[in-house]
Amino acid sequence: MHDLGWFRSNLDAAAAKLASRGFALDVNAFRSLDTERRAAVTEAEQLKASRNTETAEIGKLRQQKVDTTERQQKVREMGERIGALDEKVKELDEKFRAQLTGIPNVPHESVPVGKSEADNVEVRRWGTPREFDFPAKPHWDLGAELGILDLERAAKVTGARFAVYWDLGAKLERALINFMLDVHTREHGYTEVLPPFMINSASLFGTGQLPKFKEDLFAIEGTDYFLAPTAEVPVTNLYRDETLDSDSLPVKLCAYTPCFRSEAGSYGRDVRGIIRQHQFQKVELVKFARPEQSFDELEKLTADAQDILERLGLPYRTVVLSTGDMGFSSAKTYDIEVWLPGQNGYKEISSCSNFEAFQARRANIRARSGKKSEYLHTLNGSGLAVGRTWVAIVENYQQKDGTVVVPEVLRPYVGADVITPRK
RNA sequence: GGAGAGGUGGCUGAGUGGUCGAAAGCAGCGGUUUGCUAAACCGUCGUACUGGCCUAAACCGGUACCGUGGGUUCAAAUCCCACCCUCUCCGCCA
Repeated sequence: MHDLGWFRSNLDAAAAKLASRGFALDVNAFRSLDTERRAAVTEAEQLKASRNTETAEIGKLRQQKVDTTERQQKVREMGERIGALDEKVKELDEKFRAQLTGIPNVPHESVPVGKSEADNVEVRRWGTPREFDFPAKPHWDLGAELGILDLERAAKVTGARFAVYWDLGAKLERALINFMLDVHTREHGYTEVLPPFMINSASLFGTGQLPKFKEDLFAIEGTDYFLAPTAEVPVTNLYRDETLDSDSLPVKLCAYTPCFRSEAGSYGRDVRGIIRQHQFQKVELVKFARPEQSFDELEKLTADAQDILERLGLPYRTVVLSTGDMGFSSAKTYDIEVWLPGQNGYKEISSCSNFEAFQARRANIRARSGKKSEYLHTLNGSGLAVGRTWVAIVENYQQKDGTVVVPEVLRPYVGADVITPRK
C-alpha cells in the first residue's frame, strides 16, 4: 500500500512506473474517486463540527437548568443527516481503499524494465554444472528407485502435488532444515522463530496476499484462518501494529515452516516430481530495516541464501527480476536459481525481496528514533526452499549406480555418506 | 467447552454520561544547571484522515480513534448488545 499523500502528488510518475510492471492505473478514475471521497468527508466533518458545538452548548445550558428540548430536537435532526452522509463516506472510502490496496508496489530505480521473466538480468553465477558420463536421471526416477520419494501413496493419502518421503529421503529433508537454520542462526546472525502455520486474514493483508490473491490460499472453513503460504506472513506480522526501536534494526529472523499453496492456475506446469507442491518446506529469512539501510540488507540477505548453496556445492545463478516479473508487494527482487540436471537448466530456489515500506504501511510496523517515528522497511527471502534443495542434491549428486552422495556438510545431519536403496 | 476478572497513548496506570485526546509516572525530545556523567528543575511529547493551499514542508483549524462491530442519548472511554483477545479456576487433551 502506498502513502496516500505521496501517491496523490506523484500520481503520473507512479502510474508510469506501475505501467512498467504491467499494471495499468486509471489515473482519471483514481483522481475523481479521490476528489469525490474527499468532498464527502469534508461535508460530513463540517456537519459533525457544528453538532459538537451545539452539543457542548446544550451541556452548559442544562447545567444552568435551562430547557433545551428544542435544541435537542434540532441536533437530533442533524444526527440523521450525518448518518446519511456517513453511509456515503463509508461507501466511497471502501471503494477508494479497495482501489488503493489493489495497487502493487512501485519498482525501485535499479530494477531493469521489462515485460516478463525473459527480461530478468543475471547478476551472478556460481559453480559449474557437472558433466555426467552417464544419462542423468530426474529426481522422481531416482527418488522412486531409491524408495525415498513416494508420490503414489501421497496421492492416496491426500492427493496430487503432495509427497511422502521415506527413510533417508525424510532424513535428507530434515537434515537440510537443520543445516540451514544452524548456518543462519550461528553464522549469519539471525534469530530463529517457530511461528504458527496458520494465520488470520489481517496478517495476510499486512504482507499483501489479501485481498487480491485469495485463490492462491487454502482457507480453513468456518474460521478466519488460512494455511500459511510462506513464513513471510507469520514472521513479518510478528510486529504488526508495533513500533520498534530504530537502534535495534535491522532485526533479522529466520523460521522453518511448511508452506501451503493452492497453485491455482498452474495446471500443467512442473507436473512431474516435487518441484511444485501444495505443501513444501521452507526456511525463510525476514528482516526489519531502517529505510536507508534496506537495500544493503537486501544484498546481504541474498548473499546469506546463496551461501547455503555454496556450502552444499550446488551451482546457481542469481537474477534480478525485471519490472514485469516482480511480485505484488516488492520493490526489488533477486531470484536465486539452482542448477537442476533433470531440467537441464536453472530453477528458482529462493526469492529475496525488499518491500520498502509497502508491507509496513499495510501492517502498521514502525520504527522510532527519538521523537521521529516512521514506517520501517521489510525484507524477506527463502533461505532456502527445502524441497527444491532436496531435488538439487539428489539430481546433482547422483551416481551411475543410482545412489546419491551426501554433500560433506550434510553428512553429520543425515547420518550417512551415501543414499542407497531402502531395504 | 463452563465460571469469573480484564483489554485505555511507546510503557505503567487513573478515569462510571458533558469541563476527557484522555490524570499521574516512566521512556523520548528541547532547554537550564554541570569539568564529565548522574541527578534536579522547566518545557515539550499519540495516530490517521481532512480543510486552509496549485504541489511539498512547517503552521493553524476540523473530524475520527480508549480491543472490534453495532445500539441508546442532544452528548459515550464511561450505559446496553454481540464478537475477539488476555489472565485465573474447572473440564478435556498432546
